[in-house]
Amino acid sequence: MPEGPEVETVRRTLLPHVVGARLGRAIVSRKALRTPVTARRFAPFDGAVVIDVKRHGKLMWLVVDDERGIWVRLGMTGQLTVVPRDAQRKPHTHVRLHLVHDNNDNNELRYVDPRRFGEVVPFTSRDALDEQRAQLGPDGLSLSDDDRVVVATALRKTDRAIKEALLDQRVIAGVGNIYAAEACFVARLNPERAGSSLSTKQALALADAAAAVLATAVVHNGTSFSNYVDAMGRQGDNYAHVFVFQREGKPCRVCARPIERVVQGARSTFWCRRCQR
DNA sequence: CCACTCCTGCGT
DNA sequence: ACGCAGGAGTGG
Repeated sequence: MPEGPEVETVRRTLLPHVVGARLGRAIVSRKALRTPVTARRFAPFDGAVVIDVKRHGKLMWLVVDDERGIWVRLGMTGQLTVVPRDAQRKPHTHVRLHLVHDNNDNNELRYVDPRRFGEVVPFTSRDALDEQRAQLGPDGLSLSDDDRVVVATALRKTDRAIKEALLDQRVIAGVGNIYAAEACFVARLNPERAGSSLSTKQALALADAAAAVLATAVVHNGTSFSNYVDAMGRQGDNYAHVFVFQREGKPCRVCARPIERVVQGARSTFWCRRCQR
């Protein structure tokens, strides 16, 4: 489900409920996530206080101290929500973590993931987290002036189609299938163009377009078309604002020509033949 | 590079 | 029954 904006929305909505909370017992009902998880691995966190929630691309982590925390990747269908402890469990609830606040000990953090492409990973060394982050390029939701040049340079260095290059988390972290297509539209570039065919100016424009579509999506609390929800279980409304994603046959919002669908790397890309060159 | 894999659910 | 799905890794 979730790309950078959805993960960021989960992070923000999670923050007030977990920062300052003490973690209690972990209950793991299904260990076969992308990385197998056991209740035993949560043992070092029993009684620990969460001090922050951070994010880089689609990777999010609860911070306990300089060395320890719990990272979460939502995969395609992961949901991380805070619910009353006595709330009915949805199907595919794999991990539950008790949250003990000074004045409210009735909530728990739940990880739900039907397809189990995601993971919840307790870590006890900063190196383990840094190793994960080392696989990621600059975070698309916090691109500095230097970062946008780094992204543009990476785009120009590959012969792959620009839309596929945008999906590569080493190029820019947090862009997924929705926003890769949206970024190509905003930059007015044909998604099948080779990265190496872009001028420096076009590559920078594409990096900026990616940053812009991600930022706009955060304003709308993410894109929900099937099962993405924030930490409170609420859907996002960015789906109403997309230019091309899943709009095959519908009129381009700029020129009214029907949006087309092509398959790139076994994934759908939506685009406007007139607006994008 | 590409095809294929993990897994479940939904719409046609 | 089949194709498709917002992610990401592997092996050829």
